[in-house]
Amino acid sequence: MKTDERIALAMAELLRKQGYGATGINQLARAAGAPTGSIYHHFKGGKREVAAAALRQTGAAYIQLLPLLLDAHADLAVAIEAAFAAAAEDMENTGWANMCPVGTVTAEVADTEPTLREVAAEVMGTWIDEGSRYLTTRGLSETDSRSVIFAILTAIEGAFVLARGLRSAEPFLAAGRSVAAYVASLERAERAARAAGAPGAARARAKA
Amino acid sequence: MKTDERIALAMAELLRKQGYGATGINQLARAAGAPTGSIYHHFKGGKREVAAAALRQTGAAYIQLLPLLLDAHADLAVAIEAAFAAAAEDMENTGWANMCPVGTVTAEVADTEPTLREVAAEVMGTWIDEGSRYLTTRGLSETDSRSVIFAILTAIEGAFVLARGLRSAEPFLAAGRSVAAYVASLERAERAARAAGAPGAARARAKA
DNA sequence: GTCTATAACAGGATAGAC
DNA sequence: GTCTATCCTGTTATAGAC
Repeated sequence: MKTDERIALAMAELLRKQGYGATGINQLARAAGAPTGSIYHHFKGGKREVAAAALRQTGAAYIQLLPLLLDAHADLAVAIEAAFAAAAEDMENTGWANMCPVGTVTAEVADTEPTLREVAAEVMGTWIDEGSRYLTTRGLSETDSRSVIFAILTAIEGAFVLARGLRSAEPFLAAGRSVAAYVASLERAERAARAAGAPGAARARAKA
Repeated sequence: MKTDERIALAMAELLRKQGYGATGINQLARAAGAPTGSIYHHFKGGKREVAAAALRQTGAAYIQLLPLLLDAHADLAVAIEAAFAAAAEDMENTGWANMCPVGTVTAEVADTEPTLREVAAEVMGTWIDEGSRYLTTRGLSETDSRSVIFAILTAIEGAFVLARGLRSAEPFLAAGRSVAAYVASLERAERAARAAGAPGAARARAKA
């Protein structure tokens, strides 16, 4: 593996465990098995630029998990609940280390590091775009898909925070149940609209 | 206002905007209108102890908002969706500054500051206890109440992160819709169980 | 209790030999 | 491209006058 890739990867690992402020250049150098100077050789912008690369890299990797996890079940609601349970298990197995550097860093430096905030926004944007595109392939309308991907992302990021603080899987399990129920209610509404009304139109909004 | 209260309050304000690592003692002293030495006079434990006090203080204040906001509507699902919309508006008006130091600090230092993590867990614990107790007064069963308060808290904390990164109210609005739909589906299930089965028992679980 | 000055140290970043 | 030594600025924390 190339040196710059090793550095960015090590940064991602440190970011998700410690956040941006607590991660030092020397610690990063040790973790990446490279001397301090090499970091500045590969990343002229220093710590900030390494962090940006790490966010982009892990952001791209994470969104690929969505179809991978959700394709496992034919019923979308069931698939979502299972995915949250899987995330909970993963997190418990890693000692409640956070699994999403993007969320951690965003919360931490959104008001103090403008460029990192922009990188985070860019990453989140791709999550929303690719995620909602996937959800339409699972039968949701476009507006519902956008709503649901936001529901999933907010629930996951929030579950990370609660689970990390409480050292408990319960936030993930509850959040998964909640989002799954939301999706089930949307599917019910869309089915009802298709059965009752004009074909190809989802005019009746989910109210009950 | 007493000096130590001013210091803790200023710390809470800085924590929610900047996080723990980026907040320095000198900056805190300036913000609180007190010299550096006074901080150590009132908080022997230094920065860490001030942060702990700030988390406890704001944590207690925040959970009081829940009944205040949700009592506004007779329909619980409607109340929840409205509360998320209100939070979105508040956040937009403050320039997307985070509104929850507990979440920010937890994500940031859960693995590096054990005592602060414990304080955060304690605060979240009171949120869950008091929140679920309130929800039972709104007619939810005890197990459903616990599920719903987790759903609300994870959705809110996650929405903070996404909204802060994207500088958009959409995460809050979508998260609110999702949790509201979840609550509506639970209420529907409990009503059906009461109508069909034994009185006072919610044996039928929400499946559809 | 309030404030100032400073100690003791760690941080990010750089220069320049190899 | 790799590594070492070092600069400079910031930090937390303290000592001690008022």
